Amino acid sequence: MAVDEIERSFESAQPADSVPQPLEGRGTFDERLNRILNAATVVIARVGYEKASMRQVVREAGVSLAGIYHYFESKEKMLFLIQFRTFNALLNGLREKLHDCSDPLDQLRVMVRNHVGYFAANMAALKVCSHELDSLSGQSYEETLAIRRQYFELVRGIVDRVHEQHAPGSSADRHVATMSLFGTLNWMYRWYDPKRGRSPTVLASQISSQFLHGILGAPAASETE
Amino acid sequence: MAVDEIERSFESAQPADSVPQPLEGRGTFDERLNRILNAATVVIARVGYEKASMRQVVREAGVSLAGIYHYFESKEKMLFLIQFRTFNALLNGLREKLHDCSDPLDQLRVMVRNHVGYFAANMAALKVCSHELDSLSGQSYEETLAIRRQYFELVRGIVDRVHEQHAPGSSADRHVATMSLFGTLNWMYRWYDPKRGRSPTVLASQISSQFLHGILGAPAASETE
DNA sequence: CCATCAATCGAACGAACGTTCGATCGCATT
DNA sequence: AATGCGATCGAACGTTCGTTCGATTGATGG
Repeated sequence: MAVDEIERSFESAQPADSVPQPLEGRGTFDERLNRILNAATVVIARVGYEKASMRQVVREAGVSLAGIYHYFESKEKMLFLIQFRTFNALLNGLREKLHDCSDPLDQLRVMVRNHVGYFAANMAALKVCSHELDSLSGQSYEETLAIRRQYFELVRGIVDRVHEQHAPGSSADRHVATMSLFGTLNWMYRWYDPKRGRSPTVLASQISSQFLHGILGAPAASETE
Repeated sequence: MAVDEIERSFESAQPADSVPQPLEGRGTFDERLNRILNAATVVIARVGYEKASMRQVVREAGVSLAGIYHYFESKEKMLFLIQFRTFNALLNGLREKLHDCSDPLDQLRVMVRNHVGYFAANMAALKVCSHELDSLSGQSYEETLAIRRQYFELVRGIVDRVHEQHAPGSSADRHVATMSLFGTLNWMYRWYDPKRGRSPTVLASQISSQFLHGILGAPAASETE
């Protein structure tokens, strides 16, 4: 048993004909798993993955040190579950919202708003996803890398279409622009506090505006110095 | 003894009237210290500060485990020396280059070029400075924070003057713009390899151009949505 | 009423870590 | 030749870590 818990995130492991009321101590298996993962996310976001000890996590989660190993087989799988779920939620949320708009400019605004909004709602989880990108190894690393690549290609495609349809002769470099955008978004956890300052919606529109002017405002001629 | 080695970075600790030829095994004290710090920088950049063990560092540096403690008193002071020297070099290099130009636009281009150029020349050190910002504590943390703040205020001032002198009515947010710029620069270590791809000078001009268009291209009226 | 099984826990294990201790080596001054 | 000292090292110490073991609990199904 390893990774298959992810797919049954919204259904208990008990047979379907049994009574669905809570049978165990506090909630279903998945509810308790979520509670543990949330506690782990907070601890890892606070002190970093390597420095975060399983003893800190179980103290925050309210379970015993040995008891936590009934929910995942190792500390690394715990981090994998956190990153896998967060990246998937971010990616799937963006895909849904992109169905409603086809203009590349709108798509880019939707992408930034989705990212900033998800950050504001799950700060610890997104910090763990931004800061612990190299903390996994082997199969777990490859699996999160695959999702990250999907997210990247999706955004990269939007940037490309913005460039082609709205500034076909611009001298702006689309790869540098995309990487700058990811830098801006992944660096947010260092300074942005949604509770103190502008709202996520306002920040998202500011970032979108500056980014779009950055690639659309570039002159077509060779003015590079 | 703790931090005073920093100030004598270009002068040996031996009295000035003694013969300046190498007396110890390999070079002067400061040369050997630099060699050890460079090895530590490479190891920390590769696996992260917490996961980097002193045994890995001494293997890379070619000294014994106990012998390294004659150059600093702890692992944390070792990281402090790396970050302190790197931040200082980055900040002092920028201050020097800013003496030659007074136009805010040129100043911003100089700042980006200085940062990208220093990154290309010292990738491991700048990665450690970007990724291990919270790995120090106490006095060491406060001391590096003070330099980081000076660097930030210097850049923030340039952005402010760009805004005031070249786009006085722009709706762009200067704080968000500054943070986006730092995000772009501090995220470079995740994707930019100067040996494969554009040169540091080209990348710097691309980043500068997109950033300046981003804040100068914003309309004066309230077009925020 | 008994057998089963998932869930939980206290206790412990082996490994790896940062750091220290005591000794040794080699140069520089007396 | 003797002395002092900075530099270096092998070996060890004490701590913390992730993980495992064995036992207990409590609800479930026959």
